[in-house]
Amino acid sequence: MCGRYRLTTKGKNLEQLFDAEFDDQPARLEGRELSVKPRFNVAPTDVMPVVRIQEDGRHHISGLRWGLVPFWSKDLSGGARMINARAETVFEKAAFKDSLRRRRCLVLADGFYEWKTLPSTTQKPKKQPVLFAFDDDRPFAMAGLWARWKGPPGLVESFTILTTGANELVGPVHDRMPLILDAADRAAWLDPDNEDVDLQRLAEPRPIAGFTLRLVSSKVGNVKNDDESVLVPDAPDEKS
DNA sequence: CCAGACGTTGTT
DNA sequence: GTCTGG
DNA sequence: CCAGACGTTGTT
DNA sequence: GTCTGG
Repeated sequence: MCGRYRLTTKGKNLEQLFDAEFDDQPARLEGRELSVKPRFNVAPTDVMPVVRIQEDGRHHISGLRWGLVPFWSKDLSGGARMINARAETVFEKAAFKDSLRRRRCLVLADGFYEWKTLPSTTQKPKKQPVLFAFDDDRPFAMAGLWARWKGPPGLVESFTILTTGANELVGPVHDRMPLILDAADRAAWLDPDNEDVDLQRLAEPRPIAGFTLRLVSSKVGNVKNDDESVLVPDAPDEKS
């Protein structure tokens, strides 16, 4: 699955690479705002950049809250629960139906984390966090859905990340991974008038050229640790 | 028909 | 164990 | 996803 | 809004 990711690429580069412009007025949702700093540990409920087609027909990058809050939600409390949607079944789910039809988006990232559960003789199983990213750390687009919810306390736009079966690289660590879209598939995914999105094809697990795996620090488990130190792997023989 | 939920993951 | 918050 | 809390009453 | 369960 994808419950934590990284976005350290500068805004200007994102605009260039995804042919989209940031909104003039950054969103402020629930007291949080779109951060301009490099993010090494993005967590659910964070406000992050997402590419959408806006009313003017152009691609825009806006700050949305991670964790889908459908427009019919009574409050924001469920907002941290719908952080992912399974590509295989998203068509069948009432909670996603509306967003899937006309509100698809791209979630920008330059890495995602997965935790490998290691066998343990003692009590709790150990978790080894792993970063998956391109070897040159260039950003990529994950398939997402978004929704608009009206408060009180105000307007909240939010998103969820589609997941699919792990490919050959991710499989040994975890059985799920985010659905990453090739550049060639992005425009069709974003187009709300495109009613022929072949999700089955897009979700087919396949290798991604240049993608690699790196062991990282267990510090990444705590959302408070949001700096480059989370990339430093734990010492090999640390206590047992 | 109405009422009530609407999600994913992992672990046992 | 299970729910909430980030 | 992981980490951290998980409760009520009354008093300051 | 839309689906499921009763």
